[in-house]
Amino acid sequence: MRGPRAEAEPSVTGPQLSPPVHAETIDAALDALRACGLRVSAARRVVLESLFATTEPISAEMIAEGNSEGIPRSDLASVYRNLEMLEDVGLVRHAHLGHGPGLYALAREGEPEFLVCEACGKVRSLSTSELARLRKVVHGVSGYRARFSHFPLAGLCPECQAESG
Amino acid sequence: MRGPRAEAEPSVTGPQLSPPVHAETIDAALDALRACGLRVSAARRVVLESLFATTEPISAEMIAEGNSEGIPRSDLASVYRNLEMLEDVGLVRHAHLGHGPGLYALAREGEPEFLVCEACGKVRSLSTSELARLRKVVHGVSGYRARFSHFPLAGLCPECQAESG
DNA sequence: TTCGATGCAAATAGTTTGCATTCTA
DNA sequence: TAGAATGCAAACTATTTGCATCGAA
Repeated sequence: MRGPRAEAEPSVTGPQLSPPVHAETIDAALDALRACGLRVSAARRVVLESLFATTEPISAEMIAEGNSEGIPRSDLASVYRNLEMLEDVGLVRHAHLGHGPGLYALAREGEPEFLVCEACGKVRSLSTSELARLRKVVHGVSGYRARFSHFPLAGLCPECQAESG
Repeated sequence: MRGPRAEAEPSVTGPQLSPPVHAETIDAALDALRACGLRVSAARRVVLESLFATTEPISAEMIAEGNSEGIPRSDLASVYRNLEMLEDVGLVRHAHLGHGPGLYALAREGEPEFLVCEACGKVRSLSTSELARLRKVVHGVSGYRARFSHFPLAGLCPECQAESG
């Protein structure tokens, strides 16, 4: 019987050990890719366009579908490959905010970290000061540097607490 | 474009709204099932035996495989069905401690809640006092009642912090 | 002109569902 | 003996991989 499967994730999802690459614009992101010796292709541009076009984390499938505002559909396997590569570089990150596909977003300075309600599914992001306080206590209690960006901080939101008595 | 998929999970994984049913022994668990109007079958006994036989959360597949100490193999689909039912009743819970299958465990009084390192994958459980402090701060900061049993509290453990500088 | 990236197809992992059969209550 | 639960097969979702072709540098 194998032990429980909480295996170390590849650098893809783990904390960025090399200085993270962030970008404010698509062109800056593409430049960052070139700087890493990676090529700029139409498919990569499209993935970045989708990510820059939304403020919410989106799934690989949503990216592959394209949208009516001019972002063309693309191949799902390539989308996954490109998301992985972008995550390796540090431009993108993903989170698991519930059951369902992983959700991807641009990695920005002060990346949002999530608080999700397990009853109603509502997701909100933690403010910098909330985060700072939580991280401090987690560190004090356990020595860990907490991160709520890949796995959210989960619990019962105030409304659902009220409902469940 | 659908919104992000952080949908409310079914009662299965959400916090138990009706008083949770816990059991110290397999027979007590089976009695609890009968008390809920559910039937006791060989397949259900086997799922419970596997769960009672380990202290670590295990996957549905591990249960279905059986083991050399007399727990017979069983049908994976039935294992999933029974785990879901046991979770509905409150006897069992599951967690996502990394990429990979969900891991199931008996729901006990003061159920373990998890702290996982995203770099090395190590999982440890939080002590009652650690939990109490964390929950209090989370509640103060956000109003949420935190739970680290379904999604673990994730971060960088002290050793990996040292390594990554 | 080379090798990295693409797009299609097929494989894989985890989980769920349909349905005829079996067995508990 | 009614209907709940099983076991097998097939479907499904999320993701990965193989490979011939294409295109950026």
